[in-house]
Amino acid sequence: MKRTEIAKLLKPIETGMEVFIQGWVRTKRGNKQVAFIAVNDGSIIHNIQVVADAVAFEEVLKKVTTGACIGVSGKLVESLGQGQHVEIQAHTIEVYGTADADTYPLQKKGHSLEFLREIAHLRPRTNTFGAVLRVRHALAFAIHKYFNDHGFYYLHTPIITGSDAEGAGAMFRVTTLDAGNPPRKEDGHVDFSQDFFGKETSLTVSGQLEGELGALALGRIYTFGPTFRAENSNTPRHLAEFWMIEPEMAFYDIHDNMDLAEDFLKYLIGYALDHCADDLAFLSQMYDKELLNTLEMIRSVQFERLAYTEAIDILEKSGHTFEFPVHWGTDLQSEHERYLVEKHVGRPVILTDYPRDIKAFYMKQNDDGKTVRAMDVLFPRIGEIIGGSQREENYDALLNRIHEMGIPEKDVWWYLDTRRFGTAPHSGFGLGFERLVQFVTGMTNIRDVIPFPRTPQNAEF
RNA sequence: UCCUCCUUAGCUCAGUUGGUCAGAGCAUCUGACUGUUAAUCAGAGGGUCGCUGGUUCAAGUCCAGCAGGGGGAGCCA
Repeated sequence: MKRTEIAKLLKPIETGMEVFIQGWVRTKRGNKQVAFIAVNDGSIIHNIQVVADAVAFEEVLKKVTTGACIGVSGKLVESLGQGQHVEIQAHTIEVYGTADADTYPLQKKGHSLEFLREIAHLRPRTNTFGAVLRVRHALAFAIHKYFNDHGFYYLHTPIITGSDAEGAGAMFRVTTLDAGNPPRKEDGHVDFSQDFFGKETSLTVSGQLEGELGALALGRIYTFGPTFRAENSNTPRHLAEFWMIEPEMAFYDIHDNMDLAEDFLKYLIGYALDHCADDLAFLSQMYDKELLNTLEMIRSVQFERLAYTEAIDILEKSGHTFEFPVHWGTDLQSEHERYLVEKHVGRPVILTDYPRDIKAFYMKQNDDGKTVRAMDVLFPRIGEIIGGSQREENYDALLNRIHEMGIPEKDVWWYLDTRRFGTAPHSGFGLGFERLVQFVTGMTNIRDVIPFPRTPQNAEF
């Protein structure tokens, strides 16, 4: 008999037919006459209740413990008890895999997220991680759907890069050289010309520069892939390996860029609300009672757009005492962003036109000679969720900036070529995927929204 | 990397000014209960109180170092 997913059985359907389910036991309870087994197969957060005659199934029921994997055939009937509409009256129960109750780490109640991180190989079997991983999937799918529906092409930018001009922090080296005894040049430095690629290579910290190459040919592209930062960051918002979405659009100015970012985020949040209602309801109930309201608010409200200079003005006049004082020319601290978003505006904020000295070399320079056409989207609770800009398309202006910032021209000759040959105004932004999943699920630690988190001193599993 | 807090049974935690302080709930095992809802009720087993060293007549409790973890900051996505 063919397996039916539990999600299908829990939808309003007719009863009375024979069904077959396979899944993992969450709890078993009952008495000498009857046993109730809650089974979950990952297709939905809810369990289905299997009712078994305790006498007839006496032997097999001994092996049906929390965590065991079983297959059950039986009749789908309306439930006699409260708490569920339907249940399965078991005709056969097969145990595929037992789970010794003395050693199986997951129990019926009370596990901290910290403990579950230590057993990341088993935590997908919990309600919380089942919900988070289903939402994560839905968001990933929605990202591809949004871009596909809007005429963007999915561009695969390299994961191994020979460019260290991306300027986004420390990188992981990629090498096949013998770490204990690498070949050396006469001056004592490691001779990377003998390495696999004949030069120093690293894992990518951003696909943006390559993304621009795609946009200046295909019009609109996006990347969605793994990204690596070797920073020693120990926070609930950073991972050494994470996933990033980077759209890049020819003929978009900064306003088009902001319109896209706002519409994109609203679509993704709306998609999760529309497709993950059960999971979000569970997460809302368990972790953040305001979660659904917050998501609905973001979906419907218009984002506030402010220039950096205006934001500084607001902060200076706020009368609020900050740990770090604000003044024009410095980057905003977390506390400043939170004040703007949560206290002053009360909804998402897009900040634009930052001082050029605190932003990357590729950003379009404004005529005032002081600012660039950057745009950061700030969300409540998590701060910056998107960072982007209109790109500098003028060859001379870009080259000048590269010189000013001491970037070796030979490393970016190919990037500069796009401005030498058929340059075009264009824009783009980056969205940290896990930050998005964090926001949508209400998880406060980023390590709980990726199946196998990589952080300093931790690459288990 | 800096600041700060935490580490007691398989899990979640309580242990008041150092002196019956080795505890509770859940889990496990045994028994009871004709449909339960993280079932309930009764009983039992289970801990070198993170590790190392120190102070003291006496340390889970105080001090130091180390390890692991949480939160905040920086870096950023």
